[in-house]
Amino acid sequence: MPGRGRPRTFDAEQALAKAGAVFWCKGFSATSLDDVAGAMALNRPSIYAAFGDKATLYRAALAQFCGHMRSAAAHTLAGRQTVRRELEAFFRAALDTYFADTPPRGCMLVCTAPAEVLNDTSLRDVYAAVIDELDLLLANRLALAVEAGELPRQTDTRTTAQLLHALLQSVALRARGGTSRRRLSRLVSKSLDVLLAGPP
Amino acid sequence: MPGRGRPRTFDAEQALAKAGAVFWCKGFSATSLDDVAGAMALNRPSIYAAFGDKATLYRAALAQFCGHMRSAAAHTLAGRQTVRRELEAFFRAALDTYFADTPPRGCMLVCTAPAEVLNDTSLRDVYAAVIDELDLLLANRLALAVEAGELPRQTDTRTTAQLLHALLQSVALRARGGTSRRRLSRLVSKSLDVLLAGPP
DNA sequence: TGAATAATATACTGAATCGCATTTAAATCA
DNA sequence: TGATTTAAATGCGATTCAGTATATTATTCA
Repeated sequence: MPGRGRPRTFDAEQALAKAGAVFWCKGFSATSLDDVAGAMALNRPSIYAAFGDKATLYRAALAQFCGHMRSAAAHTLAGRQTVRRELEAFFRAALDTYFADTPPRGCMLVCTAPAEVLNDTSLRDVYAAVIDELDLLLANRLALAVEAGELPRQTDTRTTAQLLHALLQSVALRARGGTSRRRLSRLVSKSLDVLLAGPP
Repeated sequence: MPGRGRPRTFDAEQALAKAGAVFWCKGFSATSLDDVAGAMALNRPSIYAAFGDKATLYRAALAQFCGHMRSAAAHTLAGRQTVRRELEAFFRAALDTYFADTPPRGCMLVCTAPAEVLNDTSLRDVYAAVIDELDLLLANRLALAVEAGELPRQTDTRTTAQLLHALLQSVALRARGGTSRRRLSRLVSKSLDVLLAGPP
């Protein structure tokens, strides 16, 4: 459906990703609309028409990022393999994202949103919601593993899920600080050894 | 030693703390020098004379914050009680800081520095160094616990230390997102159950 | 008491910022 | 083809920002 007037010369999804890349690198407040307009190869009025103001654009880009992470998580934790293997794939996918660019930017949510959540209550709401969502996803996957006999029955799945989530956040923070992918990969592996250790 | 000319009307440590409070709340880039000047009850030229430019001031305030956390960590993890009790005190002290103001601001380092580390390499260096420092401190305390027979000999102290650190970071991120202190306190307690569980 | 020193206060500059008003261009519908 | 609709480009206007130059005030040393 082509619509009525002059057609767009850009793809909204792609343009949003370009904008997100800048926010991801520099953070929200340190990024100017000229920065993002340059990256999007758009003029500022086009940005306003398509996405609204700067804060709205940032939230949209962040939502897109979270959407990608969500689908990656759902895909890797589908329950088709052992928990251990699936969690390894889950963290591997996260590291792929955190190290996708040079220098590594870590997680857009963990590394750029916290600085702003106290200035933007609607951002705080989505921030908190995404955290809860991943807690739940991980806890459900662990519960499945308990059912399958992969983990001891007395496993505290909720707490272990939150520890796995904490590990993910820490990996994001460390990646942004310059820790190598190799080291973080080892950290993940050894942490899974600790957190998934059943009684011998 | 009183010095030669007109004496200062403010205490540098206190003024720095005032500046830090603003950066802690709003983040570096969203904070203007007028904001901090207002909070410090100083004029901008006085800030420049005493602390240098905005980025230098932020790093100084962050260093002061890290100094407080460092001394709290050293004090609570001195090795005079059981690991469990000391870690509880350690996390309690952290929560005291994270919830010291309303709304809770979490950790200044974890919640405001990551957004900026890619824009300021000297900030990135201290950021990475502080992370390493706490990893080491926790690992040493765990090693002591192993020596004391409080933890199994085969405990992976380095990895467990990094998981405790990850828990601390996660608590900071969650506090800033609005999770209550009560919930975070429970999360810490249950996480310690998991991470310090010896074989029955 | 007067010169020297250091901190504070005022005011300024030049640049960067956001958001929009207006114009120009490209498409569809009648 | 002409009217209408939507997008793109240009440019502006008001504000904010960081950093500094200048003037004023307070203290110490001779």
